[in-house]
Amino acid sequence: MTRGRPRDTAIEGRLLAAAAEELRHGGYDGLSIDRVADRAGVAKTTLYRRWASKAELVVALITTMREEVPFEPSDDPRADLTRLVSTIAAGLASTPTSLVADLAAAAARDPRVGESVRALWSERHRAVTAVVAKAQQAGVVLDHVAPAVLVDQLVGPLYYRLLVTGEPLTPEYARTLVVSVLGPEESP
Amino acid sequence: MTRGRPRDTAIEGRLLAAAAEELRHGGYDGLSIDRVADRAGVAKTTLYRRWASKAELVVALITTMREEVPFEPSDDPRADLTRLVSTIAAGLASTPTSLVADLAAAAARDPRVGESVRALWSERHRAVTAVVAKAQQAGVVLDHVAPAVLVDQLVGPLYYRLLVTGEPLTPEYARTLVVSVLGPEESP
DNA sequence: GCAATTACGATACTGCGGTAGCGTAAATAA
DNA sequence: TTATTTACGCTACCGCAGTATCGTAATTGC
Repeated sequence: MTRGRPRDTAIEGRLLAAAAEELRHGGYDGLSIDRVADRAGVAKTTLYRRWASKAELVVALITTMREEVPFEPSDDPRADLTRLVSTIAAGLASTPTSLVADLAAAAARDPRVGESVRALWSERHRAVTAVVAKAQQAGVVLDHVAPAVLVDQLVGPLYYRLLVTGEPLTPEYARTLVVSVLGPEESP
Repeated sequence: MTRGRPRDTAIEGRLLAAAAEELRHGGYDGLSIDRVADRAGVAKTTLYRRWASKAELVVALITTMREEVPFEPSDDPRADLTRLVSTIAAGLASTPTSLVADLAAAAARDPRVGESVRALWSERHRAVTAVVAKAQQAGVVLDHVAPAVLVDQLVGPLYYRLLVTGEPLTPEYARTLVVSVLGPEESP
């Protein structure tokens, strides 16, 4: 079928494993393409035949590394939102700040990378959107504002703290964000 | 007083001017330290005697470039907030995205740079905080949430859109953020 | 005048991301 | 078998940020 010499299918895995090791030890900056190729026992050009840039390699790596945590909505939108936002906050807090920042920078530089990075981050965004829309339908949230804006006000502050102000992302903070959007809990 | 050969005071200005030119044309990435030094007619080592890294040079440059737009509060917190958030949105929208992202990345990598970048961005943050606190005192905003959180929900989504989702920063969006936090305007 | 001190220019260097060119290996199509 | 096509390793190279070294210029203290 395909004409030429086939790709060695084992190489990609070895490269990703080597890149993961490098990323663990030195972060995005400390990850050296030469060392990744060396560690995988492969020429640098072979790596670049699979990913066009260091950023694409790292995005691919993170995409394969991250385990899908499926979110099962309950019938309590407030609890769902709190859980979701807290999870996102915990995920961001456990990631090195510079990695998130470097991914954002790489995304801003290269539109192709931007697509991949956005795909990486959009999943959680969409989950929050779904719950917010549900909460509005249930009347838990005032619906004078579009759901997309509320989502930005729930998730945006997390990235803002991480990338801009440098303040910590605590679970309390995540809860406070939800309370601010939904209003204080009504006493039953 | 000072013992050795004095610094040539004209050099710093020439370097900053050269860096500004470079930054205009090629952005953060396109700014080459070698070219900046060349353009200023100065050795590269002389540049590094003034700023420890490219990031510090760029932060210093932006700090000197930005004109202070003084904010004079009125007695209408809603109008003040709308004006402030819209101004921040316009400022971010008119800045190349990659520059903001690269500054955030540089800030995440180097704590010294982080301080400078945060100082650069914190001014507007504090202005918003002041107006939000005032609005809470005036009873325009519910005070079940700390002002700092509301500020994050007003400003954070701007950076979030710029750096993460890539969605546009329109004046309408800024207004919607304020409406979402303050609630719909009461008919008089 | 003279020593000490600091700034400057110049050169060379390192490791980096990324590219180009070439010889060779492995597959298919004829 | 042979031509074609693609993958791979290798080497060399580019421009980049940043560092080290050294000779020299300019200033202060003595």
